[in-house]
Amino acid sequence: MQTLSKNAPMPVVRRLPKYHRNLKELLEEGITKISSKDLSERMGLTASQIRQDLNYFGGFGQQGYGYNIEDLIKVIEDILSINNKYNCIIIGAGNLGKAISNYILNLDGNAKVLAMFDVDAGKTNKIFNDINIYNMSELKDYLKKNEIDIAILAVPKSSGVEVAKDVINNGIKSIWNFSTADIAVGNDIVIENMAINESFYTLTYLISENKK
Amino acid sequence: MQTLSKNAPMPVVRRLPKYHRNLKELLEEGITKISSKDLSERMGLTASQIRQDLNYFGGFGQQGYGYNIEDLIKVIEDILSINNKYNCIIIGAGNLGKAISNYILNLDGNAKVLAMFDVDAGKTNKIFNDINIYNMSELKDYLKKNEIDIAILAVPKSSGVEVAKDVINNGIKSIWNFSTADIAVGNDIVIENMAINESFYTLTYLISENKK
DNA sequence: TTGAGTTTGTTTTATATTTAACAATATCAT
DNA sequence: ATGATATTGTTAAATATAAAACAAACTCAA
Repeated sequence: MQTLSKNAPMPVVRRLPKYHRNLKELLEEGITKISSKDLSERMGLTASQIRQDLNYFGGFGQQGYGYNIEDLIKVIEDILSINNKYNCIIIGAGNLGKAISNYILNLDGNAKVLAMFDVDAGKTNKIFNDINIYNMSELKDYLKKNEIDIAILAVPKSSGVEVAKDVINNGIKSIWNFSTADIAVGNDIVIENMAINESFYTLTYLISENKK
Repeated sequence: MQTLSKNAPMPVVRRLPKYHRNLKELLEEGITKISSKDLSERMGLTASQIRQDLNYFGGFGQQGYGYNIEDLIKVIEDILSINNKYNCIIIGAGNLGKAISNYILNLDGNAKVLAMFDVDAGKTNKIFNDINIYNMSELKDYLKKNEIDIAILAVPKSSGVEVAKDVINNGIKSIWNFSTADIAVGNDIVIENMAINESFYTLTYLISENKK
């Protein structure tokens, strides 16, 4: 059973977490196997799409039977590298940074926030979720002394680009960007944008379309 | 100059906010016109895509000249209905709810949070950003007495589905969902998901691919 | 053990999206 | 005013994604 990506399209990759979530729920309901047809009805997709999505990574099902849920969960976790350990820092210790810290705490323990940073002296030198909040001036030194996998940006738009440059210059290879800044990165850096702007304006568009 | 949608594809719609943001920045830089070629270089797209995207809604440029930035901004705002007034409530007054409240405050004033709700008595009967935080038990009555356009869900996954049902049953037609719950809605309801899970696991996937 | 019924993996077809090409038309320097 | 240059809107081609179709292979009840 190989799970080597044959260069799967991004739309497929972005569906995998949804499969994962639904399969976990099924397992909790005590169900041990499922066909692409049943899963498709539950998730509002076509069975064909599910089979084809999974087949970008390998053949994990069995004719006449379907997919073993427990196995498939493990396969997907493997593909997405969910079970690796990720050391994170959060830049920005406002409500957004704290909300993200909570989110990661509720994950299954594979990702961990090791430090938070802020420019605001009123927020620094405190502890949140057992995490130290440092001043931004300490960032460079911190990154030298600690191996950090992911820098999470929870800063205002105005400082987004600058902070991104900062962390990249100090060795960060992956950014989860919650700021509304447009951040351009080189080819060796991975960035994932939460795009709250795009989301809100898409909603307002859909609302106006819905009224027609 | 008409801006009636010829049923534009969603990928096009989701690019419009990005055009909008870049055009606003250009205007701030004192630039008044731009060609699809120059804009494409700035945004990392193809000029062809920009021209075709815009042409789903109308012909806003001029041969040999390009696009008038100020006009184009207005057109996009019109398409996305950015300048309509949106009355919002936020369900969940934790860090996430507060972060969203801040985000909306930083918008240009067209969206407004009129109330927040929480189940936690420790959070209710307080004021944040001049907004009252009510107990969830008051939600139904509040929605009866106030015209709310958008319900923003900033609740834990466990209560996401239930809260969504609640607001829909009380007349809400549009939901901006920040919870990690999978929410199924009828055809007359608009929902936009922030999909934080999908985003994080896509990031971990990209990180592992980046290392290959 | 058999065979009707299931369900996969994969191929084929259809649809959606992006890119390229280019005629039509405007600009702008002279 | 003119024409070389720029740039659009739009059509055509290419690519990417999704759906349908189906042979192969398994399950499971009798």
